[in-house]
Amino acid sequence: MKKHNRSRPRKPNRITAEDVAREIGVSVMTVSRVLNKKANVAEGTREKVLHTAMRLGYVPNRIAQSLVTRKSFTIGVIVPEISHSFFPDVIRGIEEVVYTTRYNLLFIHSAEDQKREEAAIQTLEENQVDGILISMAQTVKKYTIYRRVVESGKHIVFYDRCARRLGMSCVSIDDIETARQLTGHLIQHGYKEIAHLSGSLKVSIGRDRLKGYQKALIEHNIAMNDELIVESGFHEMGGYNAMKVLLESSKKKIPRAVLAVNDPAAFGAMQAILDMGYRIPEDIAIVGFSNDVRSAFAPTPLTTVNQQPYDIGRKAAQKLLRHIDNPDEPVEHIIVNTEHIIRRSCGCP
Amino acid sequence: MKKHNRSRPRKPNRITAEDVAREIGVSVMTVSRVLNKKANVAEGTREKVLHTAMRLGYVPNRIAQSLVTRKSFTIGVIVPEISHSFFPDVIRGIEEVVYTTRYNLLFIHSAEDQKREEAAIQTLEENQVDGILISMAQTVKKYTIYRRVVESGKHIVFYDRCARRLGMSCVSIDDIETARQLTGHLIQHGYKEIAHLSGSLKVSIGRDRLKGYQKALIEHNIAMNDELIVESGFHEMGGYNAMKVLLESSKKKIPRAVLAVNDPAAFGAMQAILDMGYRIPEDIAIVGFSNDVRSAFAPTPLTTVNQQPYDIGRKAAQKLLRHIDNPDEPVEHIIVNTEHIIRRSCGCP
DNA sequence: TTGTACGCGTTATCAA
DNA sequence: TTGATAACGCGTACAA
Repeated sequence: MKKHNRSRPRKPNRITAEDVAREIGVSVMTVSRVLNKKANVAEGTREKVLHTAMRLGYVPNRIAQSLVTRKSFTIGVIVPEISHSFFPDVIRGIEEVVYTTRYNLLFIHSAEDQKREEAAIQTLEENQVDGILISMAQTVKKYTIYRRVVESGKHIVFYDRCARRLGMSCVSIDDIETARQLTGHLIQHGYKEIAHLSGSLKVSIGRDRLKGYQKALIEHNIAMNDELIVESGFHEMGGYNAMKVLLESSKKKIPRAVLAVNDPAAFGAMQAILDMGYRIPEDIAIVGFSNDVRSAFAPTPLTTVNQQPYDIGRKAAQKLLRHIDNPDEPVEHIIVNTEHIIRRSCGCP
Repeated sequence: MKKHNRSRPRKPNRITAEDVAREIGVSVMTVSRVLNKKANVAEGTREKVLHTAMRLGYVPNRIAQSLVTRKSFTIGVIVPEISHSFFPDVIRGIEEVVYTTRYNLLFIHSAEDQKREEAAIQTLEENQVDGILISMAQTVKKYTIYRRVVESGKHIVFYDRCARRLGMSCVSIDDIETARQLTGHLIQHGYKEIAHLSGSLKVSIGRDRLKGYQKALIEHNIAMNDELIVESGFHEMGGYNAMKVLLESSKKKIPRAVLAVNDPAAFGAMQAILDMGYRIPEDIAIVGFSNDVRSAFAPTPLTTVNQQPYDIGRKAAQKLLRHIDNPDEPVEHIIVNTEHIIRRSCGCP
């Protein structure tokens, strides 16, 4: 029997299962069986294989393995943003779950860009990932691409930013409910003129937090005043400008409290409040949303809400793995509880 | 001609190059050639292939591709920590470079654990990554595993935490030089009794920053006083305790300024200084290291240094890609410039 | 318990 | 310009 001819040189001289097999005069299959912990293999050969695999420094080639098993043991993660602490914490949660399994993480940053997100999804498909964890870029309008992926038999779990009415699992907080609770907290302080600095209403977060705000007012029979709702967007500058508008336009009556759509907007608003000579929370109370690292260090520490990014990551990863392992795993919208972080800016001592 | 028999059902019915080829009565090779933009293919067939590939929703299988080309177009990234802002920013830098190429990122978190780091490296090898970007876990002592990887023909570039004298490329700041400059800044304020809260001297960062501190003192002919060097470790609590030791032990003479090994240690120390009734910077000036997000919001804003994590990530990725593309790319220790962030804690106005 | 043949989806090689 | 064939390294199915 003529030995396999190794005429063509290989780039790095990687050890294959065949090398191990040849070394001890056994077939590749036996090596494969040992390394995959199949039962039907003699104890003696098992040890011999294990030993020489170790000695030769054999590293199984997952790529070849994936090709034949049609399973990559890889899950793709698409993240729209990495700068702030939220998504890194989500990633940490995902990692801690995935770490305990055989799966690996293919990581792509969409940078809040629909085009990049689409390219990312395509890349993940090309790499035959077993599932995808995705938080939508804010500019995304069309859901067709997600459908296409699912129809091709790939699992998707959304985290934080969900595409609704799409029949896919999703893990997020309940923005409406959380905004309702925060507003309720302000109302319990006795405040009645409560303003809302809303995010863009083109984004579900913006819409939902506004809804929660309105819901709380209605529940407490407080008359809605459209002048008290100003679109600030999600950043400091917008918060600053929106707050100025509030303080200047309604000269007769400034709001007694403010629900900002998130902490950055709240920071901007706080600056505007101070610049206009008002005190926080004595003249105007304010609460934020998202537990920005800076919120504890603001001149008046900001009351806000922790969105539990770590938990979101963990639960999303767990759900995806369950979808992969079990075709009958039900589609679910998992709500992660938020944690209110009460500081001085709302008027609490 | 009998159609290929698809008797065995395939999991998700993925479209392959063969499907595209059969559709227009051409060979798989032609399809392959078109999709790889090879020159020698008739314009007519090229268009037909491209068109039906699109129509059928063909997605090339990178795994099969990798198997035959022995190139995965994947680079592995090992990160020791994700909680603080430094590493996420590094990742962002890596991503922005890699995004412009065909490469993908396989991401693993070592959680500062040597065992996990070793497992991570093994996983990356199994997945046939073309190169590895790694920041060593702090507990790592043995470099043998890195050598093993390189000998197997895989490229490694270290970032931030480098294994020296190992003949591998590395991208980091110059800790000695930066600590020297920071200490020099304190000296220029006229301070003479300058203490150093050092990190663990088992870690190169700890050793180097101490060296830079000593270098600056020597350059300015300031006598070294071992009592002024206290090991605080890298966290708030250690900084607090170390500072207390400094303020209590040397009762006769408290230090006029402090170089903390990093910002968290500085925060702890600042608390201790305030608790003991001293003022910052009037009684004791202090500088940190690493530009923690909180540093701008401390009661006395902290003078510190930005380690340019984004730049580190970018340059590390660029260097690795060059190593991969060019076997003759020289091994290099690339120094990223730091940026001094002057605030009030050092005594500057 | 072990081995043989074959295929996973693609590219390299050589021939047509 | 195109196609047939043989890998790439491994697992599945079946035979020995």
